[in-house]
Amino acid sequence: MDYKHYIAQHLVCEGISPESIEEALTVPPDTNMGDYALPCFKFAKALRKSPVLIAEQLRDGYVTDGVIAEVSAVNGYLNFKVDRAGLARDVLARVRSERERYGGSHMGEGKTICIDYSSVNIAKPFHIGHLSTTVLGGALYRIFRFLGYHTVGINHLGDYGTQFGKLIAAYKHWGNREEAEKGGIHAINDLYVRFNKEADEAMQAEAREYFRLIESGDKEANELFEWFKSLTLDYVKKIYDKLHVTFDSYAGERFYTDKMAPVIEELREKGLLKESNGAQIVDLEPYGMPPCLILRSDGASLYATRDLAAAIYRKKTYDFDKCLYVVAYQQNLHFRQVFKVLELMGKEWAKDLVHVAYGMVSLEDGAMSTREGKVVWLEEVLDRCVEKAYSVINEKNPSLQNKEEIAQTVGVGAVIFGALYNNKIKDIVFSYDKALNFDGETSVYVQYTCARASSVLNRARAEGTTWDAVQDVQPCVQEFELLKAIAEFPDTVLAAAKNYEPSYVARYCVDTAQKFNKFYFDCKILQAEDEETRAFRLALTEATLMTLSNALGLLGIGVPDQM
RNA sequence: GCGCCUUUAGCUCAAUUGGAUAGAGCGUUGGUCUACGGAACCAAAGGCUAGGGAUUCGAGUUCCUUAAGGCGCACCA
Repeated sequence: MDYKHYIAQHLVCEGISPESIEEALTVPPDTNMGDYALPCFKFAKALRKSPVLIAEQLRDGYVTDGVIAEVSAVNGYLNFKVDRAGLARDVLARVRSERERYGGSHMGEGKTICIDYSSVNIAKPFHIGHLSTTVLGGALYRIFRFLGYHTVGINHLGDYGTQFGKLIAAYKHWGNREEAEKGGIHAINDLYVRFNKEADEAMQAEAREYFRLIESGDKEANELFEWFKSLTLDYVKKIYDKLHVTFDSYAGERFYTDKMAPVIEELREKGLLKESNGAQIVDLEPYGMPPCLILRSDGASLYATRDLAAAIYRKKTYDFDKCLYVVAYQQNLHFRQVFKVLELMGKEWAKDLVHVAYGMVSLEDGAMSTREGKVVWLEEVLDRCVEKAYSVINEKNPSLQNKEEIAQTVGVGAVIFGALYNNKIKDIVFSYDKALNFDGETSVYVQYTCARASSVLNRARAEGTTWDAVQDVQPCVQEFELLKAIAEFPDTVLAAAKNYEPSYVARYCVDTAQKFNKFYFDCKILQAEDEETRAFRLALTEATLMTLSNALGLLGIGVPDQM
């Protein structure tokens, strides 16, 4: 039941359209006031009446029914109370029939959305700074898919640049196959760090030459590069599996090597390309931005050149309705420039490109620095959180089966949830103290709530109880609050998608879990007063579990039925 | 210097996008329930929403301005 829509359709008011009423409907700050409210102030001018009078007249004209039970006018607000039994019937039936699909929709059917996220660099291990893009992108991927969109996850690999020449030079000097295979990506990264520390001019020249060899298709250089690449992908895929993140394409920067020339040609034809200090640029001064560099003075392409080619390729290949770039806000200007250049090229779809910018991660003693060894590796964070989860389980629930598996779900979930709980634009100062704290507003709290709910349901099932049909039950306050929260879930998912903000879903989880815990504390479920109430509460418990499990699932977090 | 972002309780953050008395968690203090899982629940204390102006019936939210912090400003990605 869409109450806002229902109210708008049933409220007769001359001179004001149902659409603008639906638009204006809000939720009062306090449940005692009502469940929905229409502030009448903005209609005062058009109707030439005081808001107070408008509200009173609308109240008098509204006929209550089995959906809206009560209407009142208070200081220019028109407040509506829904019929609680009706809400209960409606919500429980809907969750019961939609189950794993509850909260989703078909609004995106036939539409494609590309999401560029995580985008690992070859030969660089994952550190805590890579977590945001990975879990944000993964959550958006699932949220849009839940809304019926065809989603394309793109890992725009950082596999192009002079650093790979350096890496090969370093490997040739100091590395060998055996050590690299044993030490994996960290061993390779060490070589790169060492190069940056120790390389002299001769080695720098060598590095440039190796980069040229990669570009010109030299067999040995490319074999080495491909080997580094496969080591990197093997390594990151393990992390992606843990985080429940998947990709449909690994087309990285190198993929666009042969796709830039036509773009440059098109820029030239359209008269957008200008020479400046020997480089080829697109002048963006009229738009208040520095020029966008297309070709260096030595003729080499740049980051922006490849992003232009990539955007055009993606439009041609996927015909997206939206293409998201989940990249930190450091690159605000870069994306504004690239999007503007595409617009100037006459790509009307440039408006569908969205930079989903998020805040930066630093450590308590300042910015991360690989060279100074001030780095927090993501694997280590995951491992330590899983260990912590394991030890808590051992303490609280030592007889539990498959403790390792549950510790994995709980520990990894806490890492993901921590990265998604706040608005994405906020900077994050990482600390192990916070990461390892499972108290309060965390996924662990939500998972614990689910485990409680599962436990009740399992007991009821063991007794052979069923709770199919929901009768006319008047919910108490706790039940009603919980029902409203469950009913809100589809809107929450929509808002999260619209604002590219998975934190809405994470907040929703905690909020709903709190409401369940209040209900659980105050209302006996298995020992309810009568059979009808018992069935109703079981159905409510089941609906809560289903909803929370769908919500956590969107974030990539699992729900154990015991912990 | 210019541009963008951030600033809300001691700390970390919310606030349905302009609506009614600004809410959570952590921490502090005090309580609850013969436990359907205490990894729970309740309460108290804590606020001139960084400062100042403006718009509006109404501003944490919009605009201007000041301050503090972050990020970015041509051949890295």
